[in-house]
Amino acid sequence: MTERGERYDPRTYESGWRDRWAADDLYRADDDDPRDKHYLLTMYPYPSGDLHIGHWYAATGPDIVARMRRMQGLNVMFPMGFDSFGLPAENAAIDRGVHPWDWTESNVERMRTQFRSMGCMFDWSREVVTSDPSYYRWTQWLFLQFFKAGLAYRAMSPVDWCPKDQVVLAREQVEGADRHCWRCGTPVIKRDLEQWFFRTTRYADELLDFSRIDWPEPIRLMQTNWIGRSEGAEIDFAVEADGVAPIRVFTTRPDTIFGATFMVLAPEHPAVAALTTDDRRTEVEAYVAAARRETEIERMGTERERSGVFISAYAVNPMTEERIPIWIADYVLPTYGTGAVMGVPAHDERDYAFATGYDLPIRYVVAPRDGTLPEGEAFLPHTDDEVLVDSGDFTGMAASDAIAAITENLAERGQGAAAITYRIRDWLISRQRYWGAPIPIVYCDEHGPQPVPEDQLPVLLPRDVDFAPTGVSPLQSHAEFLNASCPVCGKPARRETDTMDTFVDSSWYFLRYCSPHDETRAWDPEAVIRWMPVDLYTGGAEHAVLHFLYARFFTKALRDMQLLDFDEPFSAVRNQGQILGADHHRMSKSRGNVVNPDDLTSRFGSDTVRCFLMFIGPWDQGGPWNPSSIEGVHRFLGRVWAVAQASGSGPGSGETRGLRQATHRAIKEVGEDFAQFRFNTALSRLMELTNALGSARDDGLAGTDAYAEAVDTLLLLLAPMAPHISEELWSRRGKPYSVHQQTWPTYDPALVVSDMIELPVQVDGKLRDRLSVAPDTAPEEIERLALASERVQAYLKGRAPRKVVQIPGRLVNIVTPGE
RNA sequence: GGGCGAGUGGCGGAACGGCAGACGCGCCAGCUUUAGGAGCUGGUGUCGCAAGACGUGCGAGUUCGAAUCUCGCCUCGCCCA
Repeated sequence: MTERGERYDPRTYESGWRDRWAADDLYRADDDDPRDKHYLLTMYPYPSGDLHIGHWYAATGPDIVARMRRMQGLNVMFPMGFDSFGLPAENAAIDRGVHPWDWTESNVERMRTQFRSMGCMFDWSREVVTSDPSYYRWTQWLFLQFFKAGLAYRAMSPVDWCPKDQVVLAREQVEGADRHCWRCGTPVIKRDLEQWFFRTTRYADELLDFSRIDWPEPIRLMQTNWIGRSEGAEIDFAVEADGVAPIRVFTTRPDTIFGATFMVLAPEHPAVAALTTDDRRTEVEAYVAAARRETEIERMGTERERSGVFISAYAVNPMTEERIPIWIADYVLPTYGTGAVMGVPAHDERDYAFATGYDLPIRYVVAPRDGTLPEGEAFLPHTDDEVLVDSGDFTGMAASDAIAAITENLAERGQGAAAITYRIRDWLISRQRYWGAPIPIVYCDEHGPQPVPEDQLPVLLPRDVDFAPTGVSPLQSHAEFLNASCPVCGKPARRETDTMDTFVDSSWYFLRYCSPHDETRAWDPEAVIRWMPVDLYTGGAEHAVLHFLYARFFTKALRDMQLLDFDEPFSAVRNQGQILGADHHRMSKSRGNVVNPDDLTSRFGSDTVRCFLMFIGPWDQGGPWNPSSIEGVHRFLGRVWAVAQASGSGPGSGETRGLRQATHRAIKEVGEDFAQFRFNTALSRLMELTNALGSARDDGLAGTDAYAEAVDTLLLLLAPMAPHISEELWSRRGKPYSVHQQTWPTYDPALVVSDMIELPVQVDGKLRDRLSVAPDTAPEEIERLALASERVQAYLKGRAPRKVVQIPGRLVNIVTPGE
């Protein structure tokens, strides 16, 4: 066997190459580069303190693609930054007395170092840090643009409030079915506060359109469901009470209105107090109080017992002119539609359960054409093959036509109109927190809320605040911050102390990457034209709804303000799966199942960790952490090390066509796999090529041109996934620096097809024999050979085949006449 | 409750209408090494001495042919309620 050089020991060279790449600015994306741009983005992390293995997993995939695209001749921008505002920094301040600024800064510093050890081609010259005043100044500026455009407004809204800590809780800080505070366990209550909103609902319809973007189907579905568009009608029901306006209901089924035998209001409905008669008041108020404590999830569950209270008032069905009782029930939510529904028990499951529970009449008004109605349950199907029954003038009309006809009839009488409702709410961006971008508004007694003039931005977060958990934002007790002057009259005014949701920061960071150092504006329009939209965005599917939706909303809103000239921020999106702990649970410090990549890197080197992560399985699938096969991947790189440095004694001779075919097949398949994020199968192909090289070396071919071609190709194909070893071996082979600046190899189609193929021969679909033929053998010849096979003849037993199926190049199947 | 997705060797997975189990882990045998938890070679779905039979969660269907498509069921995961 050939002599072996020194053992593969990545520790001796990996960091050296990284230093050199950094010193050479190898990965800087140049604005003036004439080649086609390619903007590849992966979600920036929250700087929690330590990079964990999930960050490596998430970043390595797009890094591979970025590197390949660069070798394929594109001008690739692959930036990285930090989503550095947010609650954990503030909690660290409360718990450990570390200032959020210091905590964040040291975490960012630490994670930057860890990121660099991965050997990713991030262009660090474009780094953004959202908690830096040079960034949040522009977040505030954007808020002002939204304000001016009428897309930011203030309104009262209920928030979750912990009465013990005297603090507003974010939705995820309310835990358990009993809705208790995550810190102290006290049951939370709802409290109404003035809050700032972004008018996302204005873009609801446009946000439903995914026709021009290449996004994963599950994400499009989740966003569509989240937006929750439903078409129907709003219908006014007069009530029998003096001075009470008619109650408006929303329904998707106006065709069933003749079956509305009662009305249900959400317990929170504003008309409840006025309609309730005195004798029912105590009972009603108790029910309302109980309902307000429940979660929407509990209230919407279809399993639960239906409960409600008759409030002793009546409404009039505008079609039948019948008097129908008004109930309140917790299954009607105040936030959906109008907070009131017409009860049509015959055609709605929830109404049916409610009506049977309280002995309310059930009247079927839609029936299949054949007239068969179910017994003991609601009739739900909503097909074209149904007609109205027992519906006055509309009896006999197709149900699908009745929706429009009845809506129109109501509209003519001023009692209804076609309407569309959405599940999506406007985006509540106020956070009663310190560590976020201050909302740039001051409140004047005379002039109300006024925007901070743009030339006074940024509204800086003061550093010297008290983080003792007093229950209010530290900004509220900071006199200097609080006291401002009105931009209109100059009189003393009070500054807004709420800060913005961190999703605001992340709704535009991809724009800032285009011109991160511009101190005069949020972005340089030319740079944005140059780079946007993002060609490919990768990240976790857990942000499928919120972050992705908000970023799309921002883009569309800014387009309408003439600040951008495109409709969608991310042309294509790919999601990676999640790496779980070995215990199959989400990695978290509290569970103690977090895998620290630093330990692995120091043992195996960065290349092995990168390759291993990509080899686990499909990248979009993730899975539980199981490092048992990392040794195998390390051994693979060891074999690469050996075969790339094998030397033959003189120009070996022998058959090299097989090796050349293996080489060119690898070029084809690795390139295709990388482009489709199939890193696990790409690595398999690289292993196969390496194994082929090992055999060729053992056959004495190490000195041949084919061997050299195969090694060079292997290093080029491996470079995106294992950037260090490829650079080291490339250099040792005396090739010009850097392997990462080489051109991606192309394959010779003639070498991708085999000279002889093994053609499976089936009899009645079962494999019975194989033929070895040239790929261009005529079908007649193949059939003749197949029928001549002894094994086939044994099954044919002298009979003629009933049929012979041939799939060119794939197989031949002989169908026997049967018994 | 609804929607979406997934169930393949001892394990991660590959194939996604055409040779099931590529590639790797583990395991077994051998070689090599002063030694090895290092390296190399070969074997490894199950049953069977073999010929062969069986085999992709379960059951049906479509097809010359199904892990792959369709329907029903079971289990798990995610999202929504």
